[in-house]
Amino acid sequence: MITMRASSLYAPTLREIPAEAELISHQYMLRAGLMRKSAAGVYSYLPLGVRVLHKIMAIIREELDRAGGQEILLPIVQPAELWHESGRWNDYGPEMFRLVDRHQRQFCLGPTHEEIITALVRDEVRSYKQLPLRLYQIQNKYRDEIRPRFGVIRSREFIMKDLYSFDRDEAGAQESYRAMYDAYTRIFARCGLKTHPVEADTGAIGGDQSHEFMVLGDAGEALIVFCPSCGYAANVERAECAPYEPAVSSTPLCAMEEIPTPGTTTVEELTRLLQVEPSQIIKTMIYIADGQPVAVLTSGAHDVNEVKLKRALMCDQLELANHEIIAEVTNAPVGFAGPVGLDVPIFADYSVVPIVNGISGANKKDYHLRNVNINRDYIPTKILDLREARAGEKCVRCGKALDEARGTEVGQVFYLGTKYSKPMQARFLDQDGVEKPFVMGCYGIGVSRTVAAIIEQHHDEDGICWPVSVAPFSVIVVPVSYKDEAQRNAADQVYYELENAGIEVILDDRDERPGVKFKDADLIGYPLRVTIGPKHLADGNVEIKTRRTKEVSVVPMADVVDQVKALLNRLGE
RNA sequence: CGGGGCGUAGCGCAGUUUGGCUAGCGCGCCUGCCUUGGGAGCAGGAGGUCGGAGGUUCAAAUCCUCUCGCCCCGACCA
Repeated sequence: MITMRASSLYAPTLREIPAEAELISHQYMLRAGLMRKSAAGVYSYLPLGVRVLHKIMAIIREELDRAGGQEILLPIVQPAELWHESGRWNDYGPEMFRLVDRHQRQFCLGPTHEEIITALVRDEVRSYKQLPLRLYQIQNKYRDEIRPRFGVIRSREFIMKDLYSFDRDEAGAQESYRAMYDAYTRIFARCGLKTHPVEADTGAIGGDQSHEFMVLGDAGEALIVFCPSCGYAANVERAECAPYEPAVSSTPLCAMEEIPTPGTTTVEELTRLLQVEPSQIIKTMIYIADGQPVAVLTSGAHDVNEVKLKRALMCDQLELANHEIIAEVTNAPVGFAGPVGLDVPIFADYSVVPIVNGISGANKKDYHLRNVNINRDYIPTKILDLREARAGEKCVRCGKALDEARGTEVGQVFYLGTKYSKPMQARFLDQDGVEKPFVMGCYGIGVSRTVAAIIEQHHDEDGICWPVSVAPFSVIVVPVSYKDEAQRNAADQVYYELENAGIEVILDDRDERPGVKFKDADLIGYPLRVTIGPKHLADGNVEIKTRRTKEVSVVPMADVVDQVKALLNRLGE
């Protein structure tokens, strides 16, 4: 019995590119019939898409189970109380889908599951003898993204694998972190993905150590910097910048003076007007940190890294000041702020330290100051690393120049410590009789996003070129004309033999012209295609084409299974 | 949230400026013939509340008001 026939497979392929898709992975996922959009950032998966998802999930399960993981399944609908306990009901903001039940009780659709699992473990685990615990699930998650885009890469409903580790102490937690880091490396490699682990910020999840697994590519929405020399790599949100030495130049400090700069409100305009380098400009940004205004200085060649700033200020809420507040603080409209004479705390990035006789706003409409010097004309409250690292920045490890790249995050590992266990009072009794909070970690993989990332890395102008490990089927058998009795018999036989050999195979029995079947096979991206046609069948031969390399070999029917196995093995390496 | 664009058949689009008759085209779909090694050909056919509501008008896909949805860019680096 032939169970997999293209004639009955629900895989509607599209000849034309859907107007809404700009990313290649998005286009192919729609065109190859893997999925369809249901709403902005919400997708339905069709059989081929589901098969790929299942392949990825199977790899994840194998590797996590091997790393001591146990699978569970947590609820999507979560009560607000738990989120109040951790304080994140307010922290999470508008990204959280919230709902109210008929009794006016508040719930959310889980954007992540730290709260619910911490509560679960808190209520059940009493003794150190039950630790360590590594629990994971593969579950839908919900984040009401400000702007869903790139298909499944930034969607509002997505499938995520998340694992939470509970250890009795920091050493144990570090071991869990290491185990997950290694498991992730294997998982992505098995999916055919080239990933780069980079140091990352911990964002809304919290904690104090994190790595992201990035897939490099221009489609990525994250910017990372890396050192080609020593291997240091980090998300720019996180990347440390080296301090600058104070200038030891013989340039005498000149007298500060006001210069008219009507309508010149940006660094770019200023450099043009005054014919100076951006690095000579002291850029002054006004922020509101927990309601209090602060000034932040960087050189004109740099941007403020708000993640670093937030950490430096130890504040909960941080945002750029609006025009009214800027006018109040600087006595000038936006574009003319400077550190001289400011009456708010001044946080300076290292990059302003070497600026001698610099340019800054004059806190006066249409005027800037020249010959501004640190410690003479203004004194920063603090000088520290507040800028965003970019290409060319010195590596903090080895001093060589950093390079930068764009990437998509497919996985992230967090060392959480006691960030959730403490406030949620999740404790166990240790060997010494003392009650202690669990030391936790959490580890996510964007499963649906991984599908897109794989396509981004494995495609050509004809369609997807699946790695064997995640292909919806390994082989498609394509008779040129299934109506022809000899071809039909041969195709059926090849199908049976492959299926009996344990190979995932599908038969294209559709009454289509060969060109249509070839195009679809290329678009969907089966790793191997066995073509059965009059050209070679008379000699008892069939054709095997490798999707990725386009290589074709003609083999006797009797050798098909062996040849296919050999080719799949080689492709899988 | 701000700006821009788009909503007409399953997909891709024209028609809207300047209102007018049975609303078109390509692909796909159905029937038949024919064809079968890279998205064939011929003939016939099905499929549309022109996103929705209200208004103007003898007459609205087209003009006006409101509304919903989708896409893109931006979200303030002074």
